[in-house]
Amino acid sequence: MTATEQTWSITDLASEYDVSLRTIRHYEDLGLITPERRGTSRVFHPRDRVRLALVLRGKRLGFSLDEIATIVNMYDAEPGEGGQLRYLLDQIAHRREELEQRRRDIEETLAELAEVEQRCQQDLNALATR
Amino acid sequence: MTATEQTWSITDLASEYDVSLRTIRHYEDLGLITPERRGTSRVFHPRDRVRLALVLRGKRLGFSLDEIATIVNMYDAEPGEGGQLRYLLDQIAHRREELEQRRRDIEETLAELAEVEQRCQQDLNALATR
DNA sequence: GATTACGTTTACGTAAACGTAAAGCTCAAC
DNA sequence: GTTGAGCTTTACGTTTACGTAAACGTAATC
Repeated sequence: MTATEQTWSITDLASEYDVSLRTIRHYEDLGLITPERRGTSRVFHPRDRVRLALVLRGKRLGFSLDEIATIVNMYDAEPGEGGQLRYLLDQIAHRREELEQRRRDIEETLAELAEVEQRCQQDLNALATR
Repeated sequence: MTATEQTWSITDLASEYDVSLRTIRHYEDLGLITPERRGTSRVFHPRDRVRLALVLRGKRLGFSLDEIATIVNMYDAEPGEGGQLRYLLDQIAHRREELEQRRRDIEETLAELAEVEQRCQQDLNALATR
């Protein structure tokens, strides 16, 4: 017995993820999400909700919506033939490198922020014990 | 004896970091770097070069140039008075949280890419051993 | 049956981050 | 002395990612 699938309205998702209705419609225009239509209104299924989350995560990582499209589309790619598969594997390797570069960037930035923080604390202490 | 400080032309830095001259000039317009002027030409000092690298790193992390400005300006903030220092510490805490969120995003994405990769490899093997 | 809440499409507007001419300066080389 | 390499400024153009306004549909509520 699979539980009856939950659905969401556009306002539901917008408020849950704190984005505008316009943003969600924009993502639909770009084909990033494909909600069902019930009459004229959009009905969002779990798949759409997951995709929206993936898009927003991609945005936080500084990817363009165009790049995000290729990334999320990798997630539910059909098995396909050999060339397709090798292309996908290539894409994955590429994205992995980008992400690992970003991770290094983050580590470095965090380390530097820690330094600045120390200096601040020292300056603050110097002011207090004067 | 401090070694005579090295300097760079705009083309030097542009080709080293693989950005356009326009981009560098744009960053100067925004006050992100402040090269010396020798006659009418720009002369870049180590400080400018470091700043450029910081800006580009910030960009890879998906920060806007505006946010990057506040970040890199924290790095060489003058000691200042108590309020200033506490404000800076607050900013640091804020940026740290953002960066840690991004790091989590990266870990998750890498994990998912690994899954997709596995599926691809399996499909590829299935094709090969048929 | 008018209001209110919630949704829709169409379409122009906008901010950010540069791209891209156009026009000119400067200095060394031929 | 003019040609070319490298630099400059000014200013309009472009792309991305939505914002925003206008005008309208639908369905429950008062």
